[in-house]
Amino acid sequence: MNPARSNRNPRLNSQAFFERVWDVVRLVPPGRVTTYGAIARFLGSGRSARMVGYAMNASHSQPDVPAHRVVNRNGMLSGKHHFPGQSMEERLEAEGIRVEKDHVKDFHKLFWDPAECLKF
DNA sequence: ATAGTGACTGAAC
DNA sequence: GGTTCAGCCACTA
Repeated sequence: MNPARSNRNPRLNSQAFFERVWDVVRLVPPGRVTTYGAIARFLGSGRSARMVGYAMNASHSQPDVPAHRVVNRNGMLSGKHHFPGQSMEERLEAEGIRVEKDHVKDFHKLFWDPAECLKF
């Protein structure tokens, strides 16, 4: 571990934050979507939505992280340019999610908040 | 160390 | 309804 990196943030080092983000994204059910901000809030860093996006960028090397189910708060596929091979909308459509003009159709209905998994 | 960048967001206009 | 602005914070140059 890089000591210069590990204690930069006294609340949570970035490596642990990334792994938590990946764990949350793994919980998103197929056919549903969530947002960067929702994940950030769930992890207690409500203002770190950008870091969630950054974690997605780093999720390439991680197994079983459905990064295509994470969109911005408007349901827009803001990360579509970061998917090599099968595109983001192809992956979404494959789960039955309709995509129109880079936006998830019925985004409000399909939105999944990570906090939902605490209800049970 | 400083400046610029970005898969973001909420408030302000 | 929009569009713009200012915080946000890890990363890179």
